[in-house]
Amino acid sequence: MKEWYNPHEIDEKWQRKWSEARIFEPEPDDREKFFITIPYPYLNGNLHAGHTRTFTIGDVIARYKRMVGYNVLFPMGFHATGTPIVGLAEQIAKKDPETMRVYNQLHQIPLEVLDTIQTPEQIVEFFSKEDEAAMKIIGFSIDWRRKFTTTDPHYKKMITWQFNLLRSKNRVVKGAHPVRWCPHDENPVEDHDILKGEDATIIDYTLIKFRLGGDILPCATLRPETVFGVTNLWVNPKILHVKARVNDETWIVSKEAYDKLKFTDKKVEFIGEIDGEELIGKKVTNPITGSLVLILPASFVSPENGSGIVMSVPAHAPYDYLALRDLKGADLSKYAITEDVSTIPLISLIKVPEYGKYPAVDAVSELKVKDQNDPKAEEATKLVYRREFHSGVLTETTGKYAGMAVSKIKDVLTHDFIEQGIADIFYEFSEQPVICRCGATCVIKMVKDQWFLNYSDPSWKEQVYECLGNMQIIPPELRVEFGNKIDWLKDKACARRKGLGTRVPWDPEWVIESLGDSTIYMGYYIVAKYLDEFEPEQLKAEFFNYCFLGEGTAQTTASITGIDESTINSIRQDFLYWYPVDLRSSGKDLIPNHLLFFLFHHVAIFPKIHWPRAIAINGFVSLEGQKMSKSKGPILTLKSAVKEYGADITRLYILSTAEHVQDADWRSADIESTRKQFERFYKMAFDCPPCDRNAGNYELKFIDKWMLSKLQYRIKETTDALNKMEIRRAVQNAFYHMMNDMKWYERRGGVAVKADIIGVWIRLMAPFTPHICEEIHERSGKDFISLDKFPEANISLIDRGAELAEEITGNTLRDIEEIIRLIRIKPKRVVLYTAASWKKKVLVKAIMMKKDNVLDMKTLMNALMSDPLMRPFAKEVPKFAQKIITDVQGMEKEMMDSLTEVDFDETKALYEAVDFLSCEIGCNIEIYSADEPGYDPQGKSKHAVPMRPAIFIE
RNA sequence: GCGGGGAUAACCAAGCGGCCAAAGGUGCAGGACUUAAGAUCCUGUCUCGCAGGAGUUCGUGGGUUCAAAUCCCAUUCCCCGCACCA
Repeated sequence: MKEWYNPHEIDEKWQRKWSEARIFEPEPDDREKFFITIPYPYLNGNLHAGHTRTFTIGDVIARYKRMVGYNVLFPMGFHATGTPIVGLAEQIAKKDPETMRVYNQLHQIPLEVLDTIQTPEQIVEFFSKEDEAAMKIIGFSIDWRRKFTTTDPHYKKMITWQFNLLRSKNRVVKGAHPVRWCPHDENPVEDHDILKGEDATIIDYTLIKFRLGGDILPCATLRPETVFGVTNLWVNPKILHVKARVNDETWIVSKEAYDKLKFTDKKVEFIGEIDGEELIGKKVTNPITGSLVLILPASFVSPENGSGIVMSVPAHAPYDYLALRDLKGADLSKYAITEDVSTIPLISLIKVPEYGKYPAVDAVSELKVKDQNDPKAEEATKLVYRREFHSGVLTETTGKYAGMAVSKIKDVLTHDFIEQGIADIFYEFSEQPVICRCGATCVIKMVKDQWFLNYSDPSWKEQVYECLGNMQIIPPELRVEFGNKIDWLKDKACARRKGLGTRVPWDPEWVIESLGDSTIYMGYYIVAKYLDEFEPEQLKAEFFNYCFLGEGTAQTTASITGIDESTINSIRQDFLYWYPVDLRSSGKDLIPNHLLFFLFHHVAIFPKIHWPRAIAINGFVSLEGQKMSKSKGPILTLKSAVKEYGADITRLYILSTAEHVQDADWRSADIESTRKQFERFYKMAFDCPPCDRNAGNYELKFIDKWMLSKLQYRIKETTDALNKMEIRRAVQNAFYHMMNDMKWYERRGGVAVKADIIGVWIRLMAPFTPHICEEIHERSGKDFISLDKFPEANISLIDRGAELAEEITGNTLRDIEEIIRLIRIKPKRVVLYTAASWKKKVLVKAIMMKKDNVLDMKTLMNALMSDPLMRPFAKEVPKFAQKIITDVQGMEKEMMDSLTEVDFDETKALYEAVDFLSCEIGCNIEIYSADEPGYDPQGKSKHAVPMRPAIFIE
């Protein structure tokens, strides 16, 4: 160990030693195992501060578990499947200026190196090396024998097996799904392809098929239940409509709607045009209720929205009510309408507490909406919708659906209506228009014959809920979020046309989508160690069936695959030992996708004993308050951080700045101060080599006992925090609080137990900053600290008397200083008076009563005054007792215990600290008990209370 | 809109019924050390106070309680996700 801290030298030395000694390459043994995984990084760039946080948290847990006696497996792989790497290769190959800038400046890759990575394969190769190197220089305790990349042929064999298996379990089905589509490019558009309308989502309307003779007038609605309250339809007389053949029906819709229909999975054929005017006055049949309703004119009907034909539900839709009211007295004779439309009766179908029978009417009068063109009409609509959705219940008007909550009805009705052939689904953007980069307006297209994972299957979800119920979620607040997301998850397309990956085994034109192929790979880490013992082709289904699921026997598997039977046996044994995953630790962005799929696939494939046990989540990292961006900057790479500060400081800092899901902010001013603190730690250890003597063997002062006692608390807190994965709290205790304790100890002149403390302290710190701890530990001549035992709190070293002594010393010092500051004199003489012994009795009595829950003034006084020894102080007792009662009411339990259970002599404690105090204050200090005050010219001694001596200064 | 998280002193960030004027850090100010700078150490940092005290604070407005930063209700604002993309 050198006098000055040189992180790089130390880092490199210990990383080399760990690697040479292969201490992080575990094999099954008789210890309990702990299998921790972190989602492998995607290989389209260098690891950055965000990875640094997530991965370091994982490494701390791995190291901690190892030190408390587990056999820890912490493996790592690389993710390469999907489209981004292919896209990146194209950009680099054509030297796209923006890409070159980002990768050269932000990812810090020299231009000449960029020249050598122009194909996806080269990129994968390059970044997997870079990432591995980065994880090594920061000292992660990873078993590198098990690394792999998701494009490896062996890995693909596992994916093939997985998907065949899922298909055989009916978890992969064929279907169609709507995508944002550019008609010009004839391609689906992704977020970054969109010029305008990025926030638009795809909304599914229910299309209700009203009948007009042999034709169909479809009305799009988000509230299919309102079909029970339809009084008429609305058509805008000014817009052009189209009659078209849709599958085997004839539909009439707006021209715009017709254009959209052409992109759906329906067969659409143009028949002719129809003016809106022509439709008005006709009567259509409500397909659900069978009633005949009139088509009326309305200006608010937009051809852009839905089908361009609107069903009118005036009882619940303000627009409909207003439009109907606006027609009052209007001359509709040109549409051959003779009846008085204002007498059309409203039909109520939802009961909601906030409103009467006709919520739309109430809302319109509440907001004083003038007519259908009044902007407040929109507001009224939203209000009614929100209230009805949340607290509305269907009435008898809806027949068998009566009594159901509005919020639950949509899917039920849509499903029922479609089954009856009277409804359909129509997709629409939530915002319009959506414009592609090429300038064309996007539409929604149904992609047909797509392969789906049917995550929406209730029986599948049921199993996932069960799995979640038995898992630990860290932090626990997020459990509800997981539940919500499981509920929300729909079927997911799992095959793509483009990108790297494994082909769909039964339909090789498709590539398995990259989130689906990274769901159960944790099991593959176990196989990955054996890769040089067989060829990819040998990894037949039987291999995985046996090794992962225990189906068949090693012998048959060996004969089918041609792999050595002993190898197969080892893999199966390894699997049984290591699986399941004990902890998966990840950033919060992966909750609604990867982590969810991780659970779904596990429950689908593995028996319950191999379902995951815990998931931990952490937040993001920003830089100086700015959000990091891989593609725009700012970005801080792991490599550059370690280069600047060394592994340990980088680790300590990234861990200490935020807890759990909180986002961390990387600030250079703060990490600089971490560096200083850390150098202080190094120096402290350098000046006083660690040792492990038995602390009880020699005479200890209060301050030594205090330090030992404090250490036990720090150990306890650190351990507790680590068990809950509250890493920040763990670091606070293991490092910062320990540092402050040590500073106080040194200031108080403590030396006796310093070396012992450091010996323990470095073990407490080893999971966080392993390199420096190894370096310090080396002086004790023992083996790796990484394999040493994590400290355990020794209850017998907790010394409440010593703590009280330090507390009174600290309090007294602070009080003296405050008085000096206030009266602004240079003290020549300070006299302390500890509280009279009768006061201590009052306090103890009060605490006892508090513990028995009988503390009040009257009972306390009775008890006190029955004691003859109290009599002499009868005059002072009541006032003091009053004060003590308030103090005791707010006292924490530990303090009460200490004060009543510990035989503590204040005067003795102060005597032991007297040199320290007089040195701090700069004058002589005398100590008396208020029982025999000695020198007390101002009668201060009577102010003394327990734990708070009276002070006289002159 | 839906769902999740959040709002604490100059800043970051703990606390989540009594120990709270509120941990820790940063910044700032003063002091010690030093020829000086740096580093280090100490002290202070809501307001008032020439004896260790008092007063007003934890987004905003109500409420529960002997007691609220902490619990309940309402409200405002901020961040994230809402998919076929890793």
